[in-house]
Amino acid sequence: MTSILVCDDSPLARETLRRAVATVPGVDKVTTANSGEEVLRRWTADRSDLVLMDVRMPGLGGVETVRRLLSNDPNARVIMLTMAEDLDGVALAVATGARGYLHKDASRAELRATVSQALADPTWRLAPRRLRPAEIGAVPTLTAREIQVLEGMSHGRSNAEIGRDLFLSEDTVKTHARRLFKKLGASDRAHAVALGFRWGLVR
Amino acid sequence: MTSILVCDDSPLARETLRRAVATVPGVDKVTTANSGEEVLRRWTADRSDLVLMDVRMPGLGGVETVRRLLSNDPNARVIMLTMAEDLDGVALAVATGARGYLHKDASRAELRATVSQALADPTWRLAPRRLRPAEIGAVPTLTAREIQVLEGMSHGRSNAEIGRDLFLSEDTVKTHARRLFKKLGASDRAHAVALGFRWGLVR
DNA sequence: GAGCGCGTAACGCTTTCGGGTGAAGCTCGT
DNA sequence: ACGAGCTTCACCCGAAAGCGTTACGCGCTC
Repeated sequence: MTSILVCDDSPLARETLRRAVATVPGVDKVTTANSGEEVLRRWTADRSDLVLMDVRMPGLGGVETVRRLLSNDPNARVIMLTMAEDLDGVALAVATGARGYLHKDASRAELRATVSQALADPTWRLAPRRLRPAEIGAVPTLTAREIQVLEGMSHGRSNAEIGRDLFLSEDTVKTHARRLFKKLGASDRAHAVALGFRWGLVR
Repeated sequence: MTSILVCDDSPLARETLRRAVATVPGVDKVTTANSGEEVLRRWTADRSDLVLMDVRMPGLGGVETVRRLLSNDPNARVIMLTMAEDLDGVALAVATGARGYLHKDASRAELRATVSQALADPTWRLAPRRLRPAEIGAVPTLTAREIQVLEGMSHGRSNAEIGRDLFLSEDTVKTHARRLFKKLGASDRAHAVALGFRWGLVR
């Protein structure tokens, strides 16, 4: 009895992936989840042999979900799904413990091949890209305020403007900015915004 | 004879969309393209009644493709496809002349409903979000140098560092920065990076 | 109850950015 | 041959950003 769990916030993508992996030989059951939270909630009762997880999702991102999933169940096998070449997120996830990754622009054949390979060989791993030391283990978890400030930056608002938007003093915004820079390992706001996009923290 | 053209750089998404729209009543033929360039190349010989166009694609983005397509054939009907809430790109495309947009996290039913509606009523349009004047008509086409500078910004490099990377003086980098800000309508480098990500100019 | 992370705020200080302007050479296309 | 656009560089200047630091209240945890 081999089961696969597909986690993606988009119904269309979810359905597509469900159909695609359902045709892989040996797969008996495919379930779906629309968020990282749902995966974690259902995992204890309803664990699967393999998880296909979208990198960018609202709420818990794919990366953070994998991290939490593996801290609960180190044996869980996860393959990340990425749309563009947001290799930062993928590399991070693979470093966190995902077994590999798939670009969503992979063909159906590639998808099926990777899935069947991962199922056949429990130790299978896709060699991740070499990571810079700063990236390894750096799992950015921003607070709500920090994300609001980051979003403000991504809309071209100055610290003073963000302060007015959120009813904060400019100095407070600067404090949040400094903290989120440290968490993300960003050297300035432009870098922070870029990392925010790459890691699915903002859109 | 009603034909639909699906344009998306991802084979998987393309296939999914092809299958989904093929089931819409009245649709006789569905063709696909993997880039904006291909759509433009084939349009004169092989025009379709409706185009589903992905917003973010490498090379020509969806927005620029729509602009060029409509300047060739003002009667072309295009629906934009967006994955997240990158409404900036969608709103821009709708302002440029696309008939409407669909989130990729729409259900199959929604997709089919929108397509059949667009086919049934040639004048159908989805009311776009109110646009800021700066957005209307602002189609960002950056030069190679400007993109290099933008990429540098997205990696947290200062103007001086970008200059060292590209063997330019800091003042020259500033000039490129100023020009790309103007083109993008960005208020600062963080905003420019965000728009670069939303419009698929950087990753 | 001491410590930690978060939210809020402030002050001083240095660096960087962004805008304005001018200017030269280059390659296009018309 | 001319203009338009790209690339390169320079100078000035005010406005932000970013950093270090301090501080106080709050809730949570060990």
